[in-house]
Amino acid sequence: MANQSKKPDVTIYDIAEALEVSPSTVSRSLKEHPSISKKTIRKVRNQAEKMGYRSNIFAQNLRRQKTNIIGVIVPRLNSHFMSSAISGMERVANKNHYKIIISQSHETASDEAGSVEMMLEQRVDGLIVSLAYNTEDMTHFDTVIEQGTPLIFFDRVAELTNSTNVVIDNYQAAYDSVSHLIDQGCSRIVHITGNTSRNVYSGRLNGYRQALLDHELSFSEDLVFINDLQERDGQEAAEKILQMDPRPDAVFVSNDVCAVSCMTHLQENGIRVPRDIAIAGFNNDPISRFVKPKITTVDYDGQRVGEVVAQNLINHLEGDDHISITNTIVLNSELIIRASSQRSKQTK
Amino acid sequence: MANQSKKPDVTIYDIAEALEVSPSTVSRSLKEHPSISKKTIRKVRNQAEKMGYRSNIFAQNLRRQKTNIIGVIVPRLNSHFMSSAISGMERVANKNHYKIIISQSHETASDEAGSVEMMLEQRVDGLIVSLAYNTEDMTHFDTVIEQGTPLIFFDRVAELTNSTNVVIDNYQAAYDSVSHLIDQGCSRIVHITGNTSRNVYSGRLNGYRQALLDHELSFSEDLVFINDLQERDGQEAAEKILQMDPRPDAVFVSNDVCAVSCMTHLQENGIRVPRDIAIAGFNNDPISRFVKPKITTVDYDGQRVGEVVAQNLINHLEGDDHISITNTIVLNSELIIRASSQRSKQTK
DNA sequence: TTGTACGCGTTATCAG
DNA sequence: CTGATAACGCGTACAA
Repeated sequence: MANQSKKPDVTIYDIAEALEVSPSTVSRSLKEHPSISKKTIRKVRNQAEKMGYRSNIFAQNLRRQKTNIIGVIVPRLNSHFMSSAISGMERVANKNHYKIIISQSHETASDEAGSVEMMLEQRVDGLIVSLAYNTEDMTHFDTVIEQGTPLIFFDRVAELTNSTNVVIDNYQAAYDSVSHLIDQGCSRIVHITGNTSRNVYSGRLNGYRQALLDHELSFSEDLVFINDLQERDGQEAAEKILQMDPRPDAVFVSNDVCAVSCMTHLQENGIRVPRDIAIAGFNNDPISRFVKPKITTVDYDGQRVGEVVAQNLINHLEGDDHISITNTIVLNSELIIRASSQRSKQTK
Repeated sequence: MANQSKKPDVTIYDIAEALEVSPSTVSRSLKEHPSISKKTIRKVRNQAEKMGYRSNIFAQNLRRQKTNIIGVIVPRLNSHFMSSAISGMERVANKNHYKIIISQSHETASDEAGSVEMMLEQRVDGLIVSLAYNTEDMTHFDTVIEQGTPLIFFDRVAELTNSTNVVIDNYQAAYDSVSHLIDQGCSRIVHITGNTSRNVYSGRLNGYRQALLDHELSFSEDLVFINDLQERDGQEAAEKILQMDPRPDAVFVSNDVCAVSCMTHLQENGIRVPRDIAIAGFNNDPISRFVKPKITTVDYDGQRVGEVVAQNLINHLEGDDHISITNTIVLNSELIIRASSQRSKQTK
């Protein structure tokens, strides 16, 4: 039946009554307050156990003005990077007795604003955010800041005062990838990436451009494809590439799913990888290791990012450190060279 | 600085004072109670807006004995199936003004028990669980049931009274897969699967066995590999297969990641797929489409499972239906035949 | 239509 | 070492 009623909860008053002591004594015993005798503590705990007592967390929250809940807002959950990041956060949070409450912005600014509002209503102790694809206006974070709720961005970050960013050096990672491709003899390199309002994509685009310039190759807008980096976008990009003349000899893609999809489609049309076109992706998604050839990528460890973000926020909340909340933390990322980009040197 | 203080929150008392009305009037106005004049309602809402009022959710929870929070406990977050399932739950929950709080059991029974305890402390309105790999003892769910908190399992379910299960027909799915392999001329079929204490794996094992028997092939324990279905397990299984004599001519694996890893390793050792060995996986993970050959699999749509689970729980919570909580919901799954198992018929 | 007063379960303060 | 009491912010019976 739908309307089975919940059992009424046991409170500290019930325990107090059963033991003929005061509620305060019970409260203190339960948290091992130093000024309570071991004997009383034991007695109370036993009774609590016996009666199936469970502390009421709202009442606690109400009194302490703290929830031990961390809010997490991400564009979408089901990418390898994001689910790993969340896994990392959950791990650290759990270890520190924090809970995690999750919301997706579905890559849209309006849902993101709604999620922020919801998180504030939940009175989360802190907020972790990775921005939606098209968020331009950042005013929905104003209340968070004004209100004094610590705010940390990761991956797709905002440049706000009073918030911390956790990122990798996207510029350098892209620079290294593209330089590697050039080293392999590639000179006409397509770059597939996302909305350049997002730091991650603008950073990579800049790295791409600078690597070209530093190697005396010219930069052309025509070789830069901006899309959503989804599976279908990789296919469409492949179509475009097949029709280009002269044909590019390398593709540097901002994520592995799109890179793999693009590569597969090229191969289905007779292109040999890496001989005709070399491929490099981004993220070190497991998928990059299972395709043939395996694709060169940038190791961007979501689990670790998540752990660092969560630990940082918690340190801040616990006042364990004196690090300002206005800060940027840059994690390492590493170029992983695999077969998709390795070929015998050619004369240019 | 770490100790920047949060702004004190605006309460209904503050609004009441500013407007010179009583707190109850404010409370009622805010929720459009019918017995309040439109004028007052407008006045109050404006003032609330102006003062940046935000209802205190603990106080509400404390009064209403309800949190609008759904607890979700899963073995791990970072598999495609799980993150999709959670994405689906989040979507439905959000639409119905529920929040989702997530915890991982990391595939161990003890963490699972801890998570359950944590969820009860949070006073979640309902609990969604997919069991850890090795959970045998189910007593940590007793309190949940006694307490009257609705409990729904999905994928890896428990056979408890007073809880709902959302599953697919694992037996039938496996039966169909294996029958297909047999149709393709395979007769010596290895099955790689997980702990058969879990319904999903025992169901698939039974389907595998029955398909063999129904096609007059013998069942042998030697062809069944039980492991954790991770990437490395696929490799190890491949090693074993390479050393078997006579060599199997097909492998039916209980998940795609393991299937792909096994196939790749076989290929690296000169086995041709599907000619020498046919492969079938499970889940329709994106990875199954990107490898070569693409692998035959069972479409098991995590997003949809998540949506159904969450919707069901919410219906129950809202009393919108009269469906008993003791129930099993079986969703469709579909065999997807791809190149990894398709070969010209051979004489047996 | 609005106001009063109390309780939800805890914890902190102050007194003994 | 222990007890009484007052909040925390909101909702709701009951009164007016």
